[in-house]
Amino acid sequence: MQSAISICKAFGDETRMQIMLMLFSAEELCVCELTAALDLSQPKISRHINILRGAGLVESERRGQWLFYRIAGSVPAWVDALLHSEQTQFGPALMRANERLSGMASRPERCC
Amino acid sequence: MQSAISICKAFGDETRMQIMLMLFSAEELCVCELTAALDLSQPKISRHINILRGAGLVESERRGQWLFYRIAGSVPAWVDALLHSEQTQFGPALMRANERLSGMASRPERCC
DNA sequence: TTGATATATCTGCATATCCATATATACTCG
DNA sequence: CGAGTATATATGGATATGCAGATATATCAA
Repeated sequence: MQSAISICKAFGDETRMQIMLMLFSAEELCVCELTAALDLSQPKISRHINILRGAGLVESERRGQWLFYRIAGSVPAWVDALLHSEQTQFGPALMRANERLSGMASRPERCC
Repeated sequence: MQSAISICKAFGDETRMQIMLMLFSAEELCVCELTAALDLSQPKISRHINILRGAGLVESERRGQWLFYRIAGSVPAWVDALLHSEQTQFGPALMRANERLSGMASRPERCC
């Protein structure tokens, strides 16, 4: 169900907002990367990701051992506007998250 | 608090979404009009309106006996886009609501 | 097996809803 | 004017449901 109401429910949580913003800036991330970047437990990330997927906001692709998540191809235009707008609001938090991500040990390799 | 997260929480409920859409199309409405239009109890409308006001989405003005509510002057651009987009999704429901509103007995007069 | 991810269960907290009532404004009649 | 009444809106208490968090466990790929 990709209704605006379920999309809003999905965005109405700080953890999920941060996950979406991370995916928005990083194109794609796996669960372990989000776990490191946001400093949250793996089940927590997994469950919130599942809620985001249920709302039709993210899609996944398995590559080997990892499941990579990215923002779904067809989200309403206002979702894009929301993410763009929040990127500045969450600036400091996102910067810290990206630092943690950079310092992450044994980060999965991406093919090129 | 007018954070995106609390705005999204406010939109994550069907009743509140409908209230916002009614205000979006009608400019301003009082509680009794919303009660009639959406066929919901007065306390229910009142409580949801209060949540919308807490999120900074609506503002009120008393004129005589009535409290008129309208969408706040300064909402993020994506909120406007969301409302515009949902107006079509909720088309049938909104049409029914407007019919009930038209048939409402002793609707408050508006000065002109 | 090991590493990555998902799910199940439980607990606690937030929130929705209902009923009754409180408050605030307007109206009427003496 | 003032008392009583009606209408509009808000709020308090009680209850039920939903959802987030934590821990433990299951699944799945290498």
